[in-house]
Amino acid sequence: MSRASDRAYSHIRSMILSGELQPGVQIREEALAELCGVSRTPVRDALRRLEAELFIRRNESQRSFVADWSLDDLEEAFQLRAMLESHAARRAAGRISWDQIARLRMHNTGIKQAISAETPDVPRFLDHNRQFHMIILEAAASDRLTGMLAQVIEQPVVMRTALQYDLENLMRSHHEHDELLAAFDHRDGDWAAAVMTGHIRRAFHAYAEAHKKGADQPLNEVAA
Amino acid sequence: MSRASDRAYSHIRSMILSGELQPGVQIREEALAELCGVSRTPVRDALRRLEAELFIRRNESQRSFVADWSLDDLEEAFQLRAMLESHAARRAAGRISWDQIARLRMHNTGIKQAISAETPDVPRFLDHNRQFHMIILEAAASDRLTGMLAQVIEQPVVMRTALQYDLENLMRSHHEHDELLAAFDHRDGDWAAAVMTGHIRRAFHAYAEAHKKGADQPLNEVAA
DNA sequence: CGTCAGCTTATTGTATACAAAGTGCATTCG
DNA sequence: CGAATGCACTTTGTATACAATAAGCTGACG
Repeated sequence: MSRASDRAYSHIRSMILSGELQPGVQIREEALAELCGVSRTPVRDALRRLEAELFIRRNESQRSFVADWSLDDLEEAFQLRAMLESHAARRAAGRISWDQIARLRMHNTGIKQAISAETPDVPRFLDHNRQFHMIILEAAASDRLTGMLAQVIEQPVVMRTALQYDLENLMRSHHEHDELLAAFDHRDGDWAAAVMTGHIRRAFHAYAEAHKKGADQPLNEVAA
Repeated sequence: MSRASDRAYSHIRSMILSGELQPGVQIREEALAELCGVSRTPVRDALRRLEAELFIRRNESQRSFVADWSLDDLEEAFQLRAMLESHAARRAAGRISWDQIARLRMHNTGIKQAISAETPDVPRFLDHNRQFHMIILEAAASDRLTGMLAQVIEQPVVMRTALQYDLENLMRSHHEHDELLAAFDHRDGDWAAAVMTGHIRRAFHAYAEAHKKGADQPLNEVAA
């Protein structure tokens, strides 16, 4: 991560995720180069990567814009994610090691602690949650699958979904993870896939609900 | 397609697809630059794109290699393709226009003619087949889906699958397309998705069968 | 007034030179 | 003789200058 193009990549990416670069705004290579303290060359490199990951869109004359996702886009992304991630769970069930199961259990315990406090520790929840899903992906052992999921998971608004969970949803999420663990214990791919499908779909509806409530405000505000 | 990086992209891509660049061999930017008659800058651009599309892989020290797909990789790719393309068929069923259906019908007629001749016209079959699937993707109207499918469809060996079909398989493929058309006519997403799943899975088994027979020869030879 | 042509400016694309990092070989030391 | 280390060479990364192209603006003409 010390190469200039890597620094540019994470810098730009975090600017998009934080909302510092608003959806729809045009991006100029030179401006970013100055912001990142590098030349245009590594910035171009970073932009190509971000474009492949759908963080950035380019119009017909090659100008770049921060991707702007409609609610329809998001629903489609969640559908794909449910499909891909349940597939990952099925694969994982047949390959996961006891060590990986132990790590899953550990992170789900972390999640429980994070939401058991008087005021839920959402960042901690998010971190454990991310690790949990990552381990499943690791157990699924498919680079292609990993890459595709990155495209539908790491979108700005999607990443903030958990922030909009109320406590009940956080609890449900925790219990669904428990059920996934049970499915893995039994090496039952169908079960794991089914639980995962429901897990993702509930996440979408939780998001859509929160979105409806705060529809008049910009998403960033809602998320924060 | 007149920009140097675009020319480099299609040049390198076709060299990989044709087998001119064998799977596993290392790729040097400067060598490609000379081959394409451009400087390293657009070649680097092209390589990043090809890497995102999984035609090229890079090791930990940033050197590039033509992607080498194991049979396991291929089975995984077919699984993903079945999943994604049946999803596309379901979406398409709810959105497809009569004009698109007419075009589908036309291409399937073309397929019939291609395989009805004394010796099947495989290239023609392939072309109509590609167009057929493309129209469905177009009707599904999801950029994300289109991009993901490109990752699993356009792999060198996968593209050659049809070449290994015997006449019976070509016929079956034609009839499955007919069934898809019927599903679209009735705007029945579940039906379309189910047919598509079978369509792709049969393609995989046809491939695996052919692969088993000629397992001692390099894949390119078998395909040709 | 509107619109269209031509120019000016903003932005991206390409080439090239140089810097940095990795690889492999040869030499040396245990 | 084997392993480790340093050096030469190969390959990729970055900066910068310049070229090409698209966007916006201004002014003239209908």
